[in-house]
Amino acid sequence: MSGAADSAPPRPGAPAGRLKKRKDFLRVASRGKRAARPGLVLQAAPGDAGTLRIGFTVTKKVGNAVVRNRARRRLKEAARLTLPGLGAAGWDLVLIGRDGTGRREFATLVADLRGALRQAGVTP
RNA sequence: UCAGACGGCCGGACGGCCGCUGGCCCGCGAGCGAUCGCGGGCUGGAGGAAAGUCCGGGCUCCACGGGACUACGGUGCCGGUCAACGACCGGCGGGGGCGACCCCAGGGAAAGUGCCACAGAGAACAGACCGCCCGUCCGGCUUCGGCCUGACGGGCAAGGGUGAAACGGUGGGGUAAGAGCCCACCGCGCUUCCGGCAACGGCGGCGGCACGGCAAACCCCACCGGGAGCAAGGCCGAAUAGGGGCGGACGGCGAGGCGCCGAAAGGUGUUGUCGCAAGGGCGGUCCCGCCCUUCCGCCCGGGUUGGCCGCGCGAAGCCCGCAGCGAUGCGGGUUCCAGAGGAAUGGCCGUCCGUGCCCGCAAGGGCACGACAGAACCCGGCUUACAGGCCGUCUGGCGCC
RNA sequence: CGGGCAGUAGCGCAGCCUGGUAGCGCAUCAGUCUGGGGGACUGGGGGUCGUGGGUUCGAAUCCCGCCUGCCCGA
Repeated sequence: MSGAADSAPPRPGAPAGRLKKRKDFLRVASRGKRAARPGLVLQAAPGDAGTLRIGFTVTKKVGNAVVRNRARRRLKEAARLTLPGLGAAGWDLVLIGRDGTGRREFATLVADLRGALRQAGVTP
């Protein structure tokens, strides 16, 4: 699983991979810190040193497939615009979509993410 | 112009910046190499329902030699279309609407079984409560013709009443009162002839009410149906294995092999090589057929992180022409049009479009919102959801010429 | 991807197969017993039968479409 990361030097601060396995999500949920905002819920746990991995969860309660896709894509975009340069390497993050994720003003959603990262101790 | 019916179509448009993903190309690096990594450029990138998964196919694997019976499921007027269908088209029959049109699981009730509550006298080869009529008798009245109440005997089913449904309906004749008892029309059944490929329809004749309804009750008849599903299935790589051990029982018959005896016929021992038998399997049963297996007991022993193919040139889309009422078919031209895998198609901004609200006398401005909904192997249908809009044909009403 | 079950009163369930009356328990309301509570007894109220159609004279029940929830198998 780490073969690609070895031969591909990532951009500084950019996510190096996605969390894909159920057990990764369970580990972050059980051992990590939580920070909730109206637009999202963040779970963060220390992972492999030097790499930042991120996963997304949007459950069926949020809505149908269109609504869930939209929430996940907006979270991806917010993470893409926010995380580089924050020095979050070494963390595994899980972003969970909520009812407000799809409708919330995008700038506010980004602010939610920054605040959640601070609360969870990922960034100072 | 208003109301309505049907058919077809669109389902936000254009642009900028930053991203994601498939393909192609270029550069750099690694490697003997296939190739891999990074960077850059060009280009493709959700739907009419992608949805629900209700049918039908393609494709893939499994089973399969044939037949009979049975079970289960589905379909059900006729003809056509289609690769196929439970879909579609055109008819027929029935029902609804002033109409354009719409709706219908629409075979069989004289094969059998069953059900028809309540009400009602009677509910399936029925029945007489009120009633109508005739006769006899008792009583009363009498303008002596008769009338009335009641009882008994008999005839009737027209009228009232019950019901979803009352054993044909309406009218006339007829009669003591009645009755298909007779007649006309309607309905029903049978039928000659005619039209139609057919479902069926029409004219006529006969019968003379004899066959009530429910099969989306069981059922009968006809036709159709092998099972599973892309997590199908295949390849590569990794790993473990596809077994091992111990003990016991015997191998039911025949053939063959091998050993021994014998000149030979043969005998004898051994052996799971072959056949039969036995056991098991081939949805259920049966027949033939095929396949598998020495048997029993105990003990020990696994693995599944990944990559690639399948995976998009197809019953394909678009534009014409011809045939057909139409579904559709045929011919010509043209286009290549998503391929992810915790799963790409996004974020932000501007102009326009539409809708709503607010400010304003107005010009205009501001704010918010953008229907239903996201490909997961593919295709043909069905069903369901859906803001707003466009085009065409037709019907009814009103007004005008 | 494939298969199955359920939806009936505030809650938990019958009734459906074999069509005509929706019933049981708890809860709730009123009354009686008690000084009051608890409890017991008596009586009462309450249901678009998930939804939209169809078949039938008549549908919770039979048939079809849809919605919601749950459970299996791969």
